[in-house]
Amino acid sequence: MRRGKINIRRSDFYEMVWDVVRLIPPGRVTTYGHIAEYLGAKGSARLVGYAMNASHSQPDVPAHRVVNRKGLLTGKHHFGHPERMQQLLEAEGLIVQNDQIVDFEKHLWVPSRELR
DNA sequence: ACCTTGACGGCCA
DNA sequence: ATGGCCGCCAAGG
Repeated sequence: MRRGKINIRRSDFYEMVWDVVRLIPPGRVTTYGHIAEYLGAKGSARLVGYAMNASHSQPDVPAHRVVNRKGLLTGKHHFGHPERMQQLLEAEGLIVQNDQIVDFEKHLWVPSRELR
């Protein structure tokens, strides 16, 4: 993440990530990179991944709606059962083939575009 | 203190 | 289209 004069603490950044994820509507998805960009930390998508890893201990964070930039379910191994993430997405009407969301762009929810 | 490992992404061959 | 490299940066060994 990019730090300016004010040093943003890790825990605060994680909180902000979770808050954005909570805003993703059912049936829509976004990416690590877009979340990072929205939080002014473009280039630190990786850090968003860490926040997501810790998100399972948090209430109401639809972690399955966050995928990588190609629409691949790269976080599937963090849902207990490896097929859990896909099941959750399909339950919301998305189609997943080979760990990839079909028509990914059509379901993409970009926070910087949607939130205002 | 050093090295490795990621739920990443952009760039270039 | 695919794959390797490399910034990025927190955690864990």
